[in-house]
Amino acid sequence: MSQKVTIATVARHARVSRQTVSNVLNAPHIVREETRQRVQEAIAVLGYRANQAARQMRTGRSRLIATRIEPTRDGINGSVLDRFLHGLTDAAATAGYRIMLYTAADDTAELATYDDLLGAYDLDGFVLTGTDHGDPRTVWLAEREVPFVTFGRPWDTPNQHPWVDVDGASGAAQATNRLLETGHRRIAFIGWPTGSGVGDDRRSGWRATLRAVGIDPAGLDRETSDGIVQGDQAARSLLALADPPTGLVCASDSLALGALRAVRALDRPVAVTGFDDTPVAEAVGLTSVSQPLGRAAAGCMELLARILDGPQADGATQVLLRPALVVRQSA
Amino acid sequence: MSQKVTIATVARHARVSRQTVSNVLNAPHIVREETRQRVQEAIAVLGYRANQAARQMRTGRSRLIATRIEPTRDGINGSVLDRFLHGLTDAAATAGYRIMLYTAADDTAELATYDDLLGAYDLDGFVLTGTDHGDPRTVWLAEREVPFVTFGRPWDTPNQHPWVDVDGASGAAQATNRLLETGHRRIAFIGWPTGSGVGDDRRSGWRATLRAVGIDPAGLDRETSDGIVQGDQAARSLLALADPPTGLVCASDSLALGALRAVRALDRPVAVTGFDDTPVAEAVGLTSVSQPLGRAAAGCMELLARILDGPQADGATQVLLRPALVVRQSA
DNA sequence: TTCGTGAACTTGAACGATCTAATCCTGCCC
DNA sequence: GGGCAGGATTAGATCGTTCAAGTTCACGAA
Repeated sequence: MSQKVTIATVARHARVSRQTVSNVLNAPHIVREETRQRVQEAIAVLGYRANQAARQMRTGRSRLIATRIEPTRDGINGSVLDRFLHGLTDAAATAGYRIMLYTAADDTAELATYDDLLGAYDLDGFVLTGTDHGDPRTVWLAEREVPFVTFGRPWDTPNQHPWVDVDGASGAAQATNRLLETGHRRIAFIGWPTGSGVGDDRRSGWRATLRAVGIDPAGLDRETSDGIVQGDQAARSLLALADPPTGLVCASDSLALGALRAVRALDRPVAVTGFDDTPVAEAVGLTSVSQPLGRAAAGCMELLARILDGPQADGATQVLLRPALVVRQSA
Repeated sequence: MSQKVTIATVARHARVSRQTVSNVLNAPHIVREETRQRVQEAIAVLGYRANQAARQMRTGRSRLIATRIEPTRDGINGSVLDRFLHGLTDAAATAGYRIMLYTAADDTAELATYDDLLGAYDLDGFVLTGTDHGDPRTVWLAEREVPFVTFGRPWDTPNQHPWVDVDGASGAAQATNRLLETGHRRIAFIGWPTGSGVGDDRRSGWRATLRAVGIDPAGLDRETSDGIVQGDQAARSLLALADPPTGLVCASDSLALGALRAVRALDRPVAVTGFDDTPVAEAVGLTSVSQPLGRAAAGCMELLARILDGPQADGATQVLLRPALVVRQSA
């Protein structure tokens, strides 16, 4: 079995000092071309790979980024974050970083975990998902000047940290417009209770789109917690109206799935759209708003890398992506 | 802002040497009780946390475990591995390890990634998922004596590495038995082409169960690649038989979903069961075999921790878990 | 008394990289 | 030919921890 290859091995082989090898890796421009090539060759021949632990101890940088993996609440919506995670891992690898996972039962536990991870592993930064009003995590991290990016806008805090988000209002507007274009005039919305940033954003897209074409959305709005059963009930209450809607825009695929169930009991056709384009939507033929999760992940990584790799703060630090409507049989 | 707390800070504060602090952490039994308490107190007061990088450099152990995150092939079946990942992260944290993610386009790229990860991060071990016949990864890792556990049995290689798996034959048998108990006699199977370890395992459970009660499964077996459309087609071909089946046992929820679609076009009732109990199954009311993914993940972590933490090789190094049938409307 | 023994603790070196500061060239100008 | 600027390279210290090899001390046996 081959001996461990260190920077000293490479240096001996290339007949230079350790520092020159280090320079070839970290500051190639200050090394003479000829020397650089000789060192590169030695690195290739010996299969040298810089030891992260040693580098980290000296520089204080670990090239490790942490992100939380959610404990599968709703199986349907959970897949959104999973797909985001896939993209993030890819993007991180490309940028020379690795993703480390953690879980946390609640916000307090999460803050304790931050402390743990930062102390023990010298993490370079965090990617947070699912921010909401008054998120304690962003405050905690900002106070300690820990680099982080959120996937999701800060909904009320004035402090402007870098974030990437998908325009939920635009998504809901696209869904509403689709229904308008296919002839619907009575279009209802089934969403979450007022107060959640993401939910309010989506609702506003539906409302604004209707108002823009002179339709009054009053009475066609339902607020309920997420879930298939809840979507079913909300849809039934809407369909039982004297002048029932012919189209239902839903804030999630779970709600939409419930709505579809309610609609199926009827003899008249009612169009339904969901949100997030989860596998379930594809499976049952539900028209849904698809989030560009790969691009969102790449965006998060890019913003974070910009903070970490360069002190220059140029370019936008807030990115709002536009989702796309995937049209299927349901609308 | 507080200064960085190192082992030396703690040592000064507790009026002992660095090494004694180190001993309190790593070998408490050789430190006098009184001293131990004084050091523990100093650790608590100062909020000291051992620096992993420094520890790793000296010991060569990183307390980091790598696992691959799949590039979302089928959105439906992909969720199985995601749920496993959630469990693994939890189990690892409990055992004092952290999970690091990587992706790989194909097997060759994955081996290169191993090299990378081991060289740069001194990973302690790997958890592999989705093993198949002649898996090059297990051979590569075994050759280099890298600790690893697979979630999935080695299907042909004679080398006995530690693994955890879910008994697919038992799952298919449970599904088949459920149909037998509810009065069905003609029960077909829709699965993947012969040759995949997992697929063959599930098929064998169906076949054995039928044979055990004296039913000949001949002609009621379909082999197709995974997918909703494929499941639909396979089901149609079965339902068009002269003596068609009244129950369909499927090797995945995707296939089952397709089968449900084919069945819906009929006027007679046909029972359908899926496999993996994905969110889609719950959403559409599909009876499905549920894998104990949390326990599987915990099992993997336990086996790996046993290899890493103790040289003693006691206890089973192969764990086969029994899945459970979740009965819903479809069967 | 002297020595050996073992428990409790301390000291210096080492892990593998990077940082700082010093040294060696090389060419150019006066 | 000497001095000097500046690029290329090197030597030694350092990050925070653990390992190996001490030292100190109390106690009991020879």
